[in-house]
Order: sequence, then C-alpha cells, then structure tokens
Amino acid sequence: MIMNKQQVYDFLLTIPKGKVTTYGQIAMHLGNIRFARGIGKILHNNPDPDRYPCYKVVNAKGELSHNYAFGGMPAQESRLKADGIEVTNGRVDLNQYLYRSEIE
DNA sequence: TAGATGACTCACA
DNA sequence: ATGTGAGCCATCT
Repeated sequence: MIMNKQQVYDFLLTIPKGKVTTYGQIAMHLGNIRFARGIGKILHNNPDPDRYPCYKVVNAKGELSHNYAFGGMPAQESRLKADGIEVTNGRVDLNQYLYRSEIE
C-alpha cells in the first residue's frame, strides 16, 4: 500500500472543527504508522495551505510544527485557537483535542 | 537512477 | 525527565 498525499489532504478535511490530529494518526489511518515521515514531507509540500488545514497536524506529543511554513508556530497556534483549541507553550492537549478517526 | 533529506515515532540509556 | 540511536516512507536534488 502506498500513501498518496491526496489521502493525507483528504484526511485533513475530515478533521472536525476544534480537533487536531497527529502524523501518527494520519499514518495509521492510511495503513501504517511508519508513513509519519512521508506525511511531514507532504505537508511541507502542501500545495494548497488555504485548503488543507495542515495547522491541525501536530506531532505525537501534541507539539506544534516549529517548521510551519505559513508564518511560523505563532500562526499555527493562532489558527488552532481560532478553532477553539487552546494552545499552551506551543502545545495542545491531545487528550482533549486529538481527533480519533476510527482507530482503537 | 541513485543518494540524501525531513513538519515523525518508538525504544532504550 | 532529557538525550541518543534506529526504522520507516515519500519527495527532492
């Protein structure tokens, strides 16, 4: 099974407002946790940042991407807050905001 | 075509 | 709790 960035972007669109996801969750959703890295690449090459809420993607620890390409971490943090997600010290509470698609 | 890189994650010290 | 090492895949040069 190969992962298409389209799959990743589509998954982002399925994230309900006020929720976030992790690279691992996306990867697992696609089939394998090991896709996490590819996802990072894909989001970095995100062709439509306005269309795909890449800001909803955080790492396994809930930390925001310090390499965020659209204004830096503050911008991502601001977007998350706009969605009702509280960000503290560049991190979000996964236990509360992590979107669990259909795993577990 | 082949080699190197990265917005990751997990395990162990 | 923090640091290092290894594994994985897709994309870039």
